[in-house]
Amino acid sequence: MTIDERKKLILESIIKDYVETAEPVGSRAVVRRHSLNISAATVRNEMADLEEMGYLEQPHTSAGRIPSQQGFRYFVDCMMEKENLTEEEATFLHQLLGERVEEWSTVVEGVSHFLSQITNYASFIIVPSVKVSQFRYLQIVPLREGQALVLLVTDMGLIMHRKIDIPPSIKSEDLQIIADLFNRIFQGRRLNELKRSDLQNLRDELRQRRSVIDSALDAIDGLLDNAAEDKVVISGALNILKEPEFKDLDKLKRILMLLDTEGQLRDIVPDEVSEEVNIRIGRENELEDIQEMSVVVAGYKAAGAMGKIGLIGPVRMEYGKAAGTVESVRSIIEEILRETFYK
Amino acid sequence: MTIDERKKLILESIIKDYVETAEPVGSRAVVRRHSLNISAATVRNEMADLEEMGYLEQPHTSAGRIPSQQGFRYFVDCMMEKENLTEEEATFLHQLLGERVEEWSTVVEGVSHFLSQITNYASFIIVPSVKVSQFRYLQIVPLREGQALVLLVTDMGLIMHRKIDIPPSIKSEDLQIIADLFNRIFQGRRLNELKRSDLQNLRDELRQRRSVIDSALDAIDGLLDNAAEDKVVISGALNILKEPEFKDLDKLKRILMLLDTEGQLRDIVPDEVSEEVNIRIGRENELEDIQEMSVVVAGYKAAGAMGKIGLIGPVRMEYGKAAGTVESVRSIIEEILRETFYK
DNA sequence: ATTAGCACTCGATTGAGTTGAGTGCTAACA
DNA sequence: TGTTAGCACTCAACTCAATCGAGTGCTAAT
Repeated sequence: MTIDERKKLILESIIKDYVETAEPVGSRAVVRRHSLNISAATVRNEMADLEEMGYLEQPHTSAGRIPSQQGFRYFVDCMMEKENLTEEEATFLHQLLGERVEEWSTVVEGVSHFLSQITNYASFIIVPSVKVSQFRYLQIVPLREGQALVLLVTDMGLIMHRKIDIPPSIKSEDLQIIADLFNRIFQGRRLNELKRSDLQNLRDELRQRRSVIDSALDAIDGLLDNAAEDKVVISGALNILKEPEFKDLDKLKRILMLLDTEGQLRDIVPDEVSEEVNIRIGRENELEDIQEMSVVVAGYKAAGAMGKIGLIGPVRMEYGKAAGTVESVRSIIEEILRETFYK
Repeated sequence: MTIDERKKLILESIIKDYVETAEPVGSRAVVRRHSLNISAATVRNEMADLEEMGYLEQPHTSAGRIPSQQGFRYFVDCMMEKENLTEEEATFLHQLLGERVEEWSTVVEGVSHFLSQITNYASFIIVPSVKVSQFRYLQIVPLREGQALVLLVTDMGLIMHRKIDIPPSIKSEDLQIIADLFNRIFQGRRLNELKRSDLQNLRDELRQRRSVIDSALDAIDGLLDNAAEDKVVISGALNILKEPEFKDLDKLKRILMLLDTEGQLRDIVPDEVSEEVNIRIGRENELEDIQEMSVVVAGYKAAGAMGKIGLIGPVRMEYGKAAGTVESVRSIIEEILRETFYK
């Protein structure tokens, strides 16, 4: 059996209504709400066909139909129209991002918050570990007697710092010399490829400053350890409280707990994503606990690695809005990253 | 009517059972579970008295009794024994805090997380705005052609930084001179009392560097704006999902939303707190929406201002454990702050 | 191929009946 | 006078049957 235009129209109507109301849709409702020129009985026949084909299902014999996950998949593949951000929304996001790009961590939170606000779904953003970015510049700043600050700047302009103890005998010029040494050797290298051994042979000529060099290396190690994992931010997890399908407290609890834990989110989001918006509907997800949820995700390029942003909502999701929003936000993020950091 | 020893014992039994089970407690249960040498009938008489005095209430005639909020208040005032952290827990927290005290923001999150884990209630920590701490030290570090980094260090050792643009003509020594100027003038002043005018008269002698001075001042303003509000961190808000009294989805929703919003939390927590553990039971709270919750809070001294830590849970709370834990954590935080920053 | 008509299905709602934990009161007792 | 056994009473919670109605599937007419 093939899916002709009329079937398509009916399927679309049902999906639209169901997304809006979360109630099974009956044949009369389809005719009435979308003022088709066919009778309810005809629609019933078509609906029976669509059910047989697997695009619809019936909660029970005397109820209307709801779209199956396969139905949503068909909708996403063949009928969905992406709804991008409006002009105002895009402008707003631009401003939000432009404001304080230096503080990348707050920007990230801002973006995630924005996404969940706009869509009313839970949103996430994953920022690749700083370890994949490059060493650009190191500086050691004297703080007070016996203390200095190691400043590490990456190619993306991210600044990390850590205090170290230094012998009181060390002078400001010594620190400069050591910093220059680091800069010469590590310039342009990936942070996760910095090796202590590269500094091994040189240290002899700087014997009396060895302890400072060691401290600085320790500090770098500490900083990288600290930022070893991809950073995960989740916003608006409580949005799922609004969805009528989760009136079951136990189910709700499980999902909320899942979304509350950064680590779990890493399992939810596909490992490999392209820049294309990718949609996983219900059981297409691997993790058992979210097989009643859909995940919309896109990758953004950041310093050679791939970050991810996306949404998590019920299978009964406004896919057009969700996909369009994620796509818009992704392209704005990339734009800002390009403008700000690679110039 | 006065509350004699036996009444006290009965009230305590009922509170204990009710805290554990969340079910109304009957007269038989009191006798059985606490093996008292009196009959259920006697207990019933005493319970009737306690109800008349306002310490107990009945959900309906044929149910057992539950402690009223006044009952809990009496318990907290006259019978509660604080359960402090165990040796192991305290050691663990010490280690957690000792590890990376430099990153005060992650420490804060760690503490909050710890509190909610240990107690199974929602926990919060409020860190006073950095504005009340003192200017200790400023440094301007050249980054690359036309860019520098303003580093601001507070008396608590907190380090803030922001990038500024500088004219290419400015040399490293110039930056040092400007930084020295800032240090001389602002040394020991409170950050929120730094005034641009203090630099006004001096600027003439540094005319060609005026733009850098202005940029640096802007950077400081930006940093302070950024950290203008007290920082609020909440952990374990989802713990209330476990409490049987919140099986009503609507109520649940309202409370979760409340706890999800930093701003709202500022309204929940009392404005003025002492270092003493303070307990607000149900309707003792001002905010309407949490009059079925209790708040346990203590203040900790940090750089002349008062930070706050505490717990939010149902009125049916393990007050002894909650108060003891908060008290222990507070004293450990203060200890660490003293050791690390004021030395 | 489409449609009107009608019997049928089944979740949701309503209401009556039953159960059982727990109370209050009374009278007997130490 | 305080304590206790006994008993009638209360009321939420549960069960079960009756009813309702939205929506279907099928059949026969167009």
